[in-house]
Amino acid sequence: MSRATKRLPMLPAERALKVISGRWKAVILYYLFDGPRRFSALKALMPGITQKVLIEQLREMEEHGLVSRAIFAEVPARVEYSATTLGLSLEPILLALCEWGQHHADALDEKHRLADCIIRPRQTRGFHKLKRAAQAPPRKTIFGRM
Amino acid sequence: MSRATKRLPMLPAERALKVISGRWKAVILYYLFDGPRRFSALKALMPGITQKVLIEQLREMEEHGLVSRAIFAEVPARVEYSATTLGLSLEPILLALCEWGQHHADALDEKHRLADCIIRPRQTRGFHKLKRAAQAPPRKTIFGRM
DNA sequence: TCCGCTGCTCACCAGGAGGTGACCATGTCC
DNA sequence: GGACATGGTCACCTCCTGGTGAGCAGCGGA
Repeated sequence: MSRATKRLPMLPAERALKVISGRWKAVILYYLFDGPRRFSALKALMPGITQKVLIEQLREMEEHGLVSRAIFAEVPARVEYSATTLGLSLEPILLALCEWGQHHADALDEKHRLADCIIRPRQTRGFHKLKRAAQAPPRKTIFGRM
Repeated sequence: MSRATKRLPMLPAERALKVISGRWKAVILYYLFDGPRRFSALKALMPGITQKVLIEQLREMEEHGLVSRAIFAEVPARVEYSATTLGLSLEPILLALCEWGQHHADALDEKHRLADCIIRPRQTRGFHKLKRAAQAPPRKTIFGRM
């Protein structure tokens, strides 16, 4: 939490916006809400993103405390990212944003060119898994940064 | 609503984020939640912003349907911006973002360098004025763009 | 020995958002 | 006529974000 948090705006709302609004952060968070995912899995889920950019986004989110990173001394090395409690606390907000986005497209008669809302309330998919992850982050980082 | 909405992301949550997260948009919205403000008043409220940038932000928000612009044939000309219903519907979200921002700063032990949350629940300041504004936008645009 | 997998870094580049400063049109008042 | 206020435009520049492509380290397997 060194440099990155230094530049966060002082106003709470802007701070929150800055933290969430990376090009892929909402999508990454969405996937991590389901439970831990390894790096390659995330990459596969988002065909449009580059490895470098994915790493950047994840690093920032890690610095901001939204996700945590765990390395396993396997071969080949396995790295898993999971949403922290702080990250999980964003779910209602992302959900609200999602609904508002639809409402907005509706109001502007643009609903046709809107993709499905990929962020759904927890209940609809693996709520318990999520709660488990939120209460006891299942794994720890074994080493530092690779 | 021509060009600007064309570039909005297809995912609802990202669309919403893109619409709100301009450098000054949250602050502008906050001030407009209180009721219509003339251009010069907005400028005076935000000493850090340039005229050009303020206009840009307002134009975008207008294209996105968040604010509306009214010109009065007075001398010197008076231009008032007010939040539309769509804009007002963002208040709970901005409020949630504000609270989450504080929570986030708290979790990262950075609460000391956070300004006050300028976005408060309506009840604390002029709720009725707001409702009036939301139901019947009090004034109309007399001319087109100046 | 070479290849493959995993996760990652580095150099470089392009586009866009935001910022700076000058200038403008209208009309009032001194 | 000149100063001033309002709301605005225009040319220009800077910086940050995200994207591209190459290369690297560790280790196993053919």
